[in-house]
Amino acid sequence: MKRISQREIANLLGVNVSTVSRALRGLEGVSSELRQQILALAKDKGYRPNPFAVSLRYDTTRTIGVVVPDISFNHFAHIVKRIEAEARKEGYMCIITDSDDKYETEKSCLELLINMHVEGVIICPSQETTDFAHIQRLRKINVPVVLFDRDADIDISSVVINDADSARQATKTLIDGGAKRIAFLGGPNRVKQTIERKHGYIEALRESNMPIIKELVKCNYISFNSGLSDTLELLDLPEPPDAIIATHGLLVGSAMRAIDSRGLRIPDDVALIGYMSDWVSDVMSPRMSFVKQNQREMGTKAFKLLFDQLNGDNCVQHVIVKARLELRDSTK
Amino acid sequence: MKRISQREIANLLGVNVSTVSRALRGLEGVSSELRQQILALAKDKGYRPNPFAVSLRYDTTRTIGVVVPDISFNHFAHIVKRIEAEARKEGYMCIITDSDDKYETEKSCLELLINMHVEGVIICPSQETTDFAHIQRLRKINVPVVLFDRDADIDISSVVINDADSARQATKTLIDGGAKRIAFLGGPNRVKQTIERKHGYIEALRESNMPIIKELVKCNYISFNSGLSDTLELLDLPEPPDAIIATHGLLVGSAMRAIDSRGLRIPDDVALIGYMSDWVSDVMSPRMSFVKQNQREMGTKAFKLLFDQLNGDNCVQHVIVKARLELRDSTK
DNA sequence: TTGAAAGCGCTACCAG
DNA sequence: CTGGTAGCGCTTTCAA
Repeated sequence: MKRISQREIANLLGVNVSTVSRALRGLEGVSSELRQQILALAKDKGYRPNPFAVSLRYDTTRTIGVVVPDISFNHFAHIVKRIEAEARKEGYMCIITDSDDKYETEKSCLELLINMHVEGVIICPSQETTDFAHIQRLRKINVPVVLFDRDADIDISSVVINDADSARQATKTLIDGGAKRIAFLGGPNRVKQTIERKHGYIEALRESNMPIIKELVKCNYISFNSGLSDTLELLDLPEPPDAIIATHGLLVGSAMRAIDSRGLRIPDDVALIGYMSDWVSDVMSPRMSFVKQNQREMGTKAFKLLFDQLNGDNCVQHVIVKARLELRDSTK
Repeated sequence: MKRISQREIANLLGVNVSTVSRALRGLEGVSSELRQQILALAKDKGYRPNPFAVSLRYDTTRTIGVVVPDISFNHFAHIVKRIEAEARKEGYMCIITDSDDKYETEKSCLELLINMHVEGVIICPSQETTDFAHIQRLRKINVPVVLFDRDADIDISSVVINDADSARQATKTLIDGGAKRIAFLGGPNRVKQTIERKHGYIEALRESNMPIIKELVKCNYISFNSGLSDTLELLDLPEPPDAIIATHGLLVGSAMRAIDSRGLRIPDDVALIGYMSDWVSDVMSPRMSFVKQNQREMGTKAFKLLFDQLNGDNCVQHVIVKARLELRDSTK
């Protein structure tokens, strides 16, 4: 029960491959009688074109690569789901790779994708990545690239949310709720996304003439555990914060857990707001106030930017998807 | 800046392609001097083998397909992440497709994967799927298949958890906590997984000589909304349940939300236990007692089963990954 | 309307 | 140790 090729069909019918090829693709130059025979036989034998032969011929693979820091993280999973759906709609398959948020793994993912001759790459750099040469190299060999979620200062199309402004708004909410000492729980300083969000936080403080207190700013590796210990450190300060903004879902969760473990209450003792998925907020108690990111749109836009490039539009575009505040019960 | 081929290298050096091929693959029969030259030039020009030429030659693609109901669902994302990592370790790339938990989409995903000539498929059928002919057809054309998470009564290798027994244990926990009227919130009855888990639930009731109350069993489409309305219906019964077992993360979340919205308390008014991810339980209040599924192991085993088949081991295996109870604060 | 042949990049086999 | 060549499945061009 092997797959059947055009040549085999041709032999079975005693005609030439090229005739079969024409018939199968609905081109001119085959008598409708013969065409029927060929089509019938092809269907009967379950003929499928061999995409590798086609790729070899045309140097086109109808395949794109996706590199994501952690597919098991809800935020990314939603974006990837969308990218995959949009790509499939246009007849592209996605090769999804997971960099585990590590620079070296990310490089090897790209390596593999290049070897697979993907036609383009959509990537969110790892939180370790500071050198983007491996990504820029793609452009040099004419592979279109789009960055998503985490931008970088390189000349490549990207889709991100309004990081600074959303953080500014979130911080402002805490201020409006009466917070006096607001802590910032973010990712590593090398990540532009962190810098932007911290910018927004500082901007909000400035606008309200509030001091920027260094010891209330924690920028470390993004993980549940580091979020936990950072928050505990904050709570153990002589003058602990009365509000926290956390820039990642994991950090929101760990902050909440830490606050809880100290017997403090949200939002009365410590208010909390952060960047996270809505369905998680839905099951938390209290329900978290959060920055709602439109992952569907990010995914759609990311693919669109790539698709444009695949179709020859080479201008670099930076798309910003507006995030909006969703206020629930963890802020006053 | 195009990719360079072996032929081009050969021409540049004035030697034959076959020599270049041998040198590049480290085979015997090339003077080390010439080999150095070839390797150096290849490196300099950034030579990459064209996988499509290789595939065409060997009829092997080093690619496997994955079909998942919903990648944005945490449980699946974790499994997929593991499958991808294991596959990459063995030099396989994954084409991940998302069926949206729909039968028709699932069929078209498989269609595309077959067209891509993936060497094998790892699939979790959609909750709509009752006819498995499209999956069995893969075996007929010699494409190895492995089912995961949701098994079916077909002769195909699979990895699932101990569905019945874990549900039995979870129900027993509720009984031990003093529950008298335990509701079962599950997926559609056509899904074997649901049947198994319901089996375990009923078994536990029987063992404790408790009646099986029909109106306390809700088996509908798995979604947050249907879980919400089902739970509300349960709570509105003349004799509402004092405990609920929910067989999916979404259902646990929606049950919790419903209980909360009626002003009832967990676990005092209604105890709750379910199948979910640990980090979500960590941020819920109260922290959920749950059936902990080892997604890492499921992913690893799923790939291993496929890998065995890819290497010619054709016997059908059914692997059961043991889930275990993790008791926290939503049960007594 | 149909057939023959070349070529995409690579490997394998047989010559020299 | 190196070169020549056929062929994987398909498309394309040219010839019949």
